[in-house]
Amino acid sequence: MRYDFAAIEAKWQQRWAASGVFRAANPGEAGFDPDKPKFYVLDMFPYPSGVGLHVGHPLGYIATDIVARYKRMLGFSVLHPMGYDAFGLAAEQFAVEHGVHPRQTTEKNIANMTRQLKRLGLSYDWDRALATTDVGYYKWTQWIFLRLHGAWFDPARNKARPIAELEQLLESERLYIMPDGELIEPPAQGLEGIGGTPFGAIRWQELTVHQRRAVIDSRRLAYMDEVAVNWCPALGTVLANEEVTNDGRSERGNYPVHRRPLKQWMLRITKYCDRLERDLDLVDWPEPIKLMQRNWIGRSEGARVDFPLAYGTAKDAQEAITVFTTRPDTLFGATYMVLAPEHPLVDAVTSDPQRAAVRAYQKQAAARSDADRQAEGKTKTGVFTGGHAVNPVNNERIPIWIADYVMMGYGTGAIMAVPAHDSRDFAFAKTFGLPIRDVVYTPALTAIAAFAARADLAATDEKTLCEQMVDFVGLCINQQVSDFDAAYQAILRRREKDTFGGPLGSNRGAIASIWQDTVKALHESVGIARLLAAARKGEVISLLDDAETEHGVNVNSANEEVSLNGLPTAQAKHVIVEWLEKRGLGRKQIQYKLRDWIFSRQRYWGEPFPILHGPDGEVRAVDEADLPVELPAMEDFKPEASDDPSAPPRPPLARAPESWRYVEIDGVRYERELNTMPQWAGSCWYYLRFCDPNNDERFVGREAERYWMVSPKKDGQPHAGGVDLYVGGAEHAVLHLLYSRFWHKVLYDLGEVSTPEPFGRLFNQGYIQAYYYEDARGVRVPAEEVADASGTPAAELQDQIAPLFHHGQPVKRLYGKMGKSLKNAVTPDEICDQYGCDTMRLYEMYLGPLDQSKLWNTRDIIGVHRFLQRVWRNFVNEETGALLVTDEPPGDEIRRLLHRTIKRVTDSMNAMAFNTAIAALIELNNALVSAERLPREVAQAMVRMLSPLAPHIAEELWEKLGRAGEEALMTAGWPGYDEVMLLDAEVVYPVQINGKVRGRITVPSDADEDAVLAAAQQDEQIARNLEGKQVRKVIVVKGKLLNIVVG
RNA sequence: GCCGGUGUGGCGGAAUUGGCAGACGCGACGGAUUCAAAAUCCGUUUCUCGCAAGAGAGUGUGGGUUCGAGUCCCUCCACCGGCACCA
Repeated sequence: MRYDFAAIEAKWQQRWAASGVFRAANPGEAGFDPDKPKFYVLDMFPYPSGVGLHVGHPLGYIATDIVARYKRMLGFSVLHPMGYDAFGLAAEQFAVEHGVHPRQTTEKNIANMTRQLKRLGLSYDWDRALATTDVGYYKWTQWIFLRLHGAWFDPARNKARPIAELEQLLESERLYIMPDGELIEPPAQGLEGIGGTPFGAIRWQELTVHQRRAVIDSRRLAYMDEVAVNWCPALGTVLANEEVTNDGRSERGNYPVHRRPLKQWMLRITKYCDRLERDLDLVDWPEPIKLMQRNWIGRSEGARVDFPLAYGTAKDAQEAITVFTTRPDTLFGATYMVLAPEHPLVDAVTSDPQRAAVRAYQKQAAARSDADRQAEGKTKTGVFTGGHAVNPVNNERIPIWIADYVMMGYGTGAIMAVPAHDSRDFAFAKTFGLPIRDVVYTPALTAIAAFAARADLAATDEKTLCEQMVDFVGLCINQQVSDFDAAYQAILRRREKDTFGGPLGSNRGAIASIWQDTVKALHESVGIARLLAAARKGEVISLLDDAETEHGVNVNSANEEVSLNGLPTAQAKHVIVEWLEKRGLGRKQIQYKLRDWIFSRQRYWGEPFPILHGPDGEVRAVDEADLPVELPAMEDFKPEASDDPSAPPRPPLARAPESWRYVEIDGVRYERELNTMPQWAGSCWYYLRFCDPNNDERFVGREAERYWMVSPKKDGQPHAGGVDLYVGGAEHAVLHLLYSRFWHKVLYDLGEVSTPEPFGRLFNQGYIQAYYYEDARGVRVPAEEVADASGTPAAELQDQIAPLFHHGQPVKRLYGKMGKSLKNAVTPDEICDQYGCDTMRLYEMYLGPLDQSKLWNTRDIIGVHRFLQRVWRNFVNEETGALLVTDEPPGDEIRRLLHRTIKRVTDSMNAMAFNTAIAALIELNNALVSAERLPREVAQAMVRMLSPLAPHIAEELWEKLGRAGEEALMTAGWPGYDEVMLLDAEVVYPVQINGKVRGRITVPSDADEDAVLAAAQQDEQIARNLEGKQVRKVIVVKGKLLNIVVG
C-alpha cells in the first residue's frame, strides 16, 4: 500500500469539514470550555483576485495554520478565521475591463480562492468567513463611520468623546471657543472677561443654529473639508497620500496624479499622532515595521517662534510670522525667512515693486505637479517678497522670501532659514547670495578653527598646510582631543619623520568624509585657495561645502539677556526656548508629519457613506436604525475620467436611481452622499467581526470581543492585548496597520472595545520570489515556456545555466516577486496535483526562515516529498499494508535521539522556525529507516510532531496507530521531553591548540577540567602537537570544548 | 541623500549566551538493485595541495577586541526594501 496522498488528503479534508473540528466556540455556545486559554491567530485577509492564488500567497497562511494546529495541541482554544477584502479599486477595474458587475466577479473569485485555500488543508473556521462587501458586514463599517462622525477629540483627556458631550460643555459654558478655533476652559476666578467669559471667546448662546452646527461639525473625527487632494484623472478618483507613489503616480495602475482642491470627507487621524506613536511600545512587532510607522507619523520636537514683521513691511497683517524649527539653538544664525507660496501672509508682506514677481511665482508653484517638482530635483527656486521680519533674538532685520521648498502642509508653512546649519537653506542662500552665519561649531569646525589659530599660515606651503590640517582634525576628532596645543605639536613631530599617509587613527565617520573631500580638493587643486584665504583671515569655513547639520557647541549666539555661547546643542535648545517662552516669543512644540486621512473616493465599488445632505448645507447622519445604506444596483458604474478643474467630479453614484439618491425626512428632501469609502475601511476592523461574525445586534458582541481580544498580561512584558498573532506582508507596514490602529483607538475611547491596540503581535512573512524571463525586446515571456537549447524546461535545470530560449528566441533570466506581471506565477493547484498539499506545505516552510524572501525552485520540492514517502514506509509495509510498529520499547540511543528531536522541534515551533523543525524530523526519520519495526512510543511522538506541518498524512498514520486510545489527533497533545534524556554519559571534546582543532577526545560527561586536560595530554595526536611547547593557558568550556594555548 | 534589512559551498539554507562553520534538503559524482529505466537503498561532495596520513585557506572588504569571532566593535562594498525639500 503506497503513500496515496490524493486519497488521504481528500478523505481527511472531508472528515474535518463534516465533523467541524476547527469550529471555534464563543462564550455561551455549545462546546465552549471556559478553562481553556484562548489564542487568536490571524492572516491578513486577501483581496479576491481574478487570477486566484499563486504559491506566494499561502506562505503566511500555511505558517498560521501550523501555529493554529500546534496551539490546539497545546490545549488552547484557537480562533483562526479567513475572509476577503473585496471592495476597492482593483475589483472595480477588473469588473470594468471584463464588462461584468463587480459583485459577480467578486463572488466568483471568492469561490475560486476558497476552493484553493481549502485544498491546502488549512484549519480555518470557515463558518466565520466574511467578505467586506457583504451587506451584513458593511452595515457595521457604516456604523463605525457614524461613531467617528459622532465623536470629537478632547485634547484635555487625549481621547475621543461623543460629540453630544461637546455640545453640552459649550452650552453650559464649561468650555469656550476662541476665534482661532481653540477650545479653552473657563478662566480662573478674577480673570474673567466681560460677562464671565474669557476675553475674545465666542458665546454659544449668541450663535445661530447654522453657526453652532458649523462649530460642531468642524470638530468631528469624520469631517468635510476642502483640501488639496491627490486627484487621479485616469482613475477618476481622489487617492490617499499613502496610495500615491514617490514619482507622483497612483499605486494602483501607475497613472499620473496631481493636486487639486476638492471638498472631501476627512478622518482626523492627526489627533492620534501622539498615541499611535507611543503605543508602539506596547506591541510585539518587528522593529523595522515600528520604525516605518514612526517615520510615517514623523514626530519632531522643536519650538514655535514668532518673528515680528519689520516696520514698513506689513500693512494690515498680524504682527508676526510664526515658524516651526527643530533647531532653536541656531536662532542667532537665521539670516532670512521663507514662506510657502500658498502662505496666507504672502500678500501682506509683499512690497509693491515685488508684487508682480511674487504673483507669478505663486502661480507657477500652484501649477507644478508633484511629478514636475520631482523632475527638477532639489534645485532651489524662490522670489524675494520685499518684506522684512525681525529676528527676535538679535533684532536683526531679515528678508522674507517665498519658495516652494517650504510646504504649507507641514509646521506653519513658514521657516526661519539658517543656511550655516541646514543644507536646504544653505543651497538656497548660495543660489540667491544670502548671508551665511556659523553659530554652531561641530567637532570638525572646532578643530579647524584651532588649527587655523596655531599653524604658521604665512610660512608654510599650501599643500603641507592642507595635509597638516587633515591630520590635526583627524587626531582631534578620533581621540576627542581637547588640548589643541599638544595635538598641534604632535602633528608637527609626526610630520618630521612620517610622510603624509592619511589621517591619524582609524578612519571614522566625520573625519573620513573630510579626508575624502580634502584629498579631492588636493587632487583638483580647487578649494585650497579658498580654505587658506579663510584661514589667513582667521575665519573658519567648512571643508564639506555644505551646511554643518551635526550637533556641536554654540558660538556667535548672545544678546544682552541670554548667551548660548559654549553650550552644547541640547542645552542651547533648552536655554533659548526658556528665554523665548519668558518673553512670549515662542514655545516648545511637537510637530508631526502625518496628515489627516482623505477618506472619500469617487468610485462605485465601496461602502456608501451613511450621510445625507440637506438643502441648507446640513450634513446629517443616517439613523442607526436605517443602516445599512445599501449600494444601489447599477448597470453603469464606470467612473468618469475627468480633469475639468471648474466642475467637481461626478461620482458614479450620481447616476443612481432617484429613489436611492433622495430621502425625505420630516418634509425635508435630503440627498445621499455620493462618494464611497476607500478600500481600507473594510480592513480596518475585520479582525473584530471575526470574533462574532453573525451578530445582528452589534458590530461585535461584547463578551466575544473580550474573550478573543483580551489576553492575560505577562510579567514585565509590554502589553496591549489584541490579536495574539497577526501574519502578513510588510507592504502594509504603514497603510492598513496605521489605519486599523487609529479606528481601534477611537472604538476604545468610546468604550466599544476592550484593548488599546488591535494586534498584539505582528509577524511579517517574506515574499516568494521566482525567476522571470525577458526576451531581447525586454518583453516578459511566460516562465514555463522557457527552456535550454536541448528543450529541457528552465525549472528543471541546475543553477549554473546554459543559454535559455523562448520559442527559439534567446531570453535573459531575472529574479523578482512572483506574480502575474512577471509571468512567473506557479499555482498551488499544480503542486497539489503532483505532490499533494502536505508536500506543498512542507516545501514552503522548508524553503527558509519565514520572515525572509526566498526563491521558489520547483525542482527542490522532491526533497520533502521523499521525506513523507520515507515516513510512510517507516510506518507501513508497502506490500502488505501492515503497520510496522512494535510495542517493544525503543533502545537507549533511539530514545535519546527522540527526546533531543522533541526538544529541537518544540523550540523551533515556538520560534516559528519551521524550516529547522522539519530538518529535525527528517533526521529522526532517517535514523529510523534501518529499524525493522518502529517502537510505538517513537511512532506516536513522531506523528504528533508532524501533524501541524503535514496534517493529512499525520491523521492517516494516527488512525493506523489506533488513535492511541480514541484521541483525536488535534487534542492528542504535544509530546514532552525529559531533560535527563538529553544528556549522554560520555561527551566528545574537540581539542584546540591555539584555537585550531587538532583532535578530539571522549570523556565522561561529568569529568572536571583537570580530567579533561589529562585525557587530552594522553591523546597521541594532541601530545605530538604539544611536543616541545610550553602550555601557557588552558580553557575548558564544560561540555563544549578544550583550548590549549601554547607559546 | 537619509533610515532599515541582507550578504555563509554549485544552489536553498543550519549554527541558544562568542566555543567543532557548512545540520537538513536540492544538485552532482560513485556504488547496490534491475534485462533496462524509473523508483529505492548505500557512500562521497567548502576550496587548495597531497596516493595517503595530513597541511593550509575559508562565512561580502579591510581593520579591531578575545585563548577563541559567521556571531561583538569600527570601516568600506554590493544587493533588497522604505522615506525623500517634513524645517
